[in-house]
Amino acid sequence: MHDIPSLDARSFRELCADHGLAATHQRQMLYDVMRTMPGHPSPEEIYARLKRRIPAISLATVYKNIHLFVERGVLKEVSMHHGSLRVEMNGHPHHHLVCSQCKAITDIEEEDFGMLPTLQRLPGGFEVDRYAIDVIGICAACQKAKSS
Amino acid sequence: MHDIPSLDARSFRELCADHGLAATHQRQMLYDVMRTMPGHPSPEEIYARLKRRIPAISLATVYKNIHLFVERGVLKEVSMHHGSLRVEMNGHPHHHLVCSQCKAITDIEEEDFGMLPTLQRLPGGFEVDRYAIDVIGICAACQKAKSS
DNA sequence: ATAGCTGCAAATCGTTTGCGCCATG
DNA sequence: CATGGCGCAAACGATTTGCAGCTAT
Repeated sequence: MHDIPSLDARSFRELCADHGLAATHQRQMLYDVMRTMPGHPSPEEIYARLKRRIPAISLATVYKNIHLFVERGVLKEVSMHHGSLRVEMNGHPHHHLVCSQCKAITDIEEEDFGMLPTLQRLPGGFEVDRYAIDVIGICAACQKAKSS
Repeated sequence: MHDIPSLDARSFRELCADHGLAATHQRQMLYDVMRTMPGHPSPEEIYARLKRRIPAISLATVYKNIHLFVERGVLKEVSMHHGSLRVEMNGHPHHHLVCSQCKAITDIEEEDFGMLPTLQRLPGGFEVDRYAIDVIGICAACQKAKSS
């Protein structure tokens, strides 16, 4: 129930220990597959690749472990906006405050930023339309809830 | 098949005309409900509220019209990250380039920004953890595809 | 030993689609 | 009166859950 080293098994074992996770074969392979896939693959894409190493693996295991890794701080989500469709009517330039606990979104006017980002170098041929800034943190309500 | 003014019917009619849309009762009520709901409600939440005004309305109509409004530029989506779950391992501080056409995500290192945003005022009690900047535009590949 | 993990299949959630009828331009 | 919009129900894709057996600590 082990072989295909390819990633330092010792350090993976430590990583799991540090985060209170059992160092299972499927977790190591999942981690390794994610480490070596370029870009930001979807769970399905990760699953497809992983299946080549562990044919019996289940998609549910992939989801469960990705979430576990996120909860334990091994990975982070690319975006806080992954649930359902949200739109806005607010016409003037603004950005968002996002609560990482309850996912609530609040608008912040662009004037409330003292400074706006400016990109120096960017990958050839990308034509910038606009910037969207998410200020991520914990909202007042969730802090209150936590300290109870 | 009309009454409950509550929003200036005349200006809604113009809005629709400007965007090449038929000014239907359900569209006006949808628009009005979205205008008057605080925050960034989900389609389901909008539907629930709308149902109080038009009991026979269907959720499919809500979705169809929200998409139509977005396509025609009446509304915009809060985030480009609405598909499936994406995570990252990239440990050092970075942000994202997002193609609004093909939705591809590319990392940009934080050093590639000449200037980072700084928030002056923020709603009481929000504890900031980090900033996530999305640079939205059209990637090289999609531009090439467009000009073909 | 035992708490935690796995694979499977079924369930669920958010969203989309096909279609016959109806309202708007 | 012709198009486009509506409501309905079925279809779908992504994700979650319950459970019985297996595994890491």
